Amino acid sequence: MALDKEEMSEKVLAIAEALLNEGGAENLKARTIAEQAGISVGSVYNLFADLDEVHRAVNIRLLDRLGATGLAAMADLERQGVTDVQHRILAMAAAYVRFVEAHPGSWPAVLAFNRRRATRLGPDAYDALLDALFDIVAGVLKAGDFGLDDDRRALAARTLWSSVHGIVTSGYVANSNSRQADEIWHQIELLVGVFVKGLEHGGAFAHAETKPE
Amino acid sequence: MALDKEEMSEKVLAIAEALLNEGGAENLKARTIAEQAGISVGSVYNLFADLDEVHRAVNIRLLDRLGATGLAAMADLERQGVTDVQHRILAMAAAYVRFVEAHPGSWPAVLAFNRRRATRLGPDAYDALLDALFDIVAGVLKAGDFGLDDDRRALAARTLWSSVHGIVTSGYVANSNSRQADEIWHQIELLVGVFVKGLEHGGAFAHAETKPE
DNA sequence: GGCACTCTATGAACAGCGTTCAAAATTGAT
DNA sequence: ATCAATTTTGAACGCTGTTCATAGAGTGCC
Repeated sequence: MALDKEEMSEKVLAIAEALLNEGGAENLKARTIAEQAGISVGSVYNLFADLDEVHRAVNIRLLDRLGATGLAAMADLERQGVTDVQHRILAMAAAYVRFVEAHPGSWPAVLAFNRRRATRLGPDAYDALLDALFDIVAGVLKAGDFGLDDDRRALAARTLWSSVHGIVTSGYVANSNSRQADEIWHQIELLVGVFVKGLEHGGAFAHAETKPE
Repeated sequence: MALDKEEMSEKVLAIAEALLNEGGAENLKARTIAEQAGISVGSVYNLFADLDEVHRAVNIRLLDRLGATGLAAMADLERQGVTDVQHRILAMAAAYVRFVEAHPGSWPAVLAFNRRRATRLGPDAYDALLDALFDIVAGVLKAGDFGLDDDRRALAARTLWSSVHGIVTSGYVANSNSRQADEIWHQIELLVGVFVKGLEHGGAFAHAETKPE
C-alpha cells in the first residue's frame, strides 16, 4: 500500500516546490521535506542523491511548464488568427511575466541555481528546455518578413528573449512593489517596439567597428 | 599598533571579495575570513553585524567600481571626440561585459544577493548605484536626437541596460565556454543596432493593444 | 510455517556552518 | 599601579546536509 517510489518522489517535489516558493533556496531543507512528506530524512536521500538534485528536478518542472504555457499562448493567438509579430512577441513576453509573478520564490531560485550549475557542468536537459523557449520566439520571428537568414534569426530570438529576461529580473530588484509590474511592462513594450522597428529597418545588420577589448 | 578598525574592515572586505570570486556566495565563511585576516571569528562579528553585511559591503564596492569604469569609458570616448550614440553605447556595454568577466564568481553573487535583498528591504544604497548606471546610459541617449522626453528617455535607458544585463547573465549560462564571449557580443551588437534603429524610426512610441492580464 | 535473502526505511551521529557571549586580554586615564 | 572601559577571543549552541549501521518489510522457496 502507501505510495509508490515514483509517487513519493512526486510528493517530495511538490513539497520542495512549495518550500522554494515560500522562502527561496535557503528554505529547502531535508528535514522539512521529510517531515511534510511523512518520511525520514534518510528516505529523502534514498529518492534523490542530494538536495541539489531535488532543486534541479523542481527547476526542470518549472521550465517545462513555462515552455508549455508559452506554446499555449502562441496556439491561442493562432486560433484567433493573430499573425502580427509584435503582438505575438508581446503575448509571449506577457506569458513569461505572468509565470515569474506566479513563482515569486522559486523563479529566483531557478536562476541562481542555473548559474551555479552552468559554471560546473556542461550543457544538459536545462539547456534543451531553454532552447525550446528560444525556438518559440524564433518561430514567431520567422512569420515577420525581416529578411533574416536562419542563423541571424536564431541570434535575434536569443537576443530578444535574453533582453526580456533581463528586464523581468532587473525589474524585480527595482524600487517599489506597486510600480514594478507597470515598469516591467513599459520596458517590455518599448523593447519589443524598437526591436521590431529596428529589424524592419535593417538594424540587425548595422555593425559598429567597436569590439570588446 | 597593528591595524586600525577601518583598515581591518578593508582587509576583511578584500579577503571576502577574493573568496566570493573564487567560489561564489557559498564560499564566504566566517571562519575562513577570520583565519586569513589573522583574527578570531568573533572579531569578524565585531566589525560586521553578520556575513550578509560583509557580502553587501563587497557588492557595493563592486557596483561602485563598475560605475567608475563606465564613466571612465565614456570620458575616454569624449576625449577622442566620439559622439556616435551607437558607438558609445557599445563601449558602455563592452565595459560591462569586461567587468563581469573580471569577476566571474562575485558578480553572480551580487545578483543573487541583490534579489534576496530586494524582496526583504526597501530601496537603499544599492538602488542609488544602479540608478547611477542608468543615468550614464540616459546621458548617452540624450546625445542622440530621438525626440524623446525625459521620462521616455529614462525608460529607454533602463530598458537598454536591463536588456544588456539579461544578455550577459543569460549568456554565461549558455553552452560552451569558448563561444560564450562571441555569442554575448553578437547579441549585444544586434540589440544595440536594432535599438538605435528602432528609436530613430519612432519604435518607442509604437504600442500594441496587448496588455498583461 | 519457516527460512534465507534482498531491498528499503530509519534516525542517531558526524562534520561543518553562522552566530553568541562570558571570560580574558588590552587599552587608556589617572 | 590601579581601575574602568573596551576589544578580542574561542568554546559552545543550534542549525544544516549528509552518511550508514541497524531494523524492518517484503519475496520466493521448501
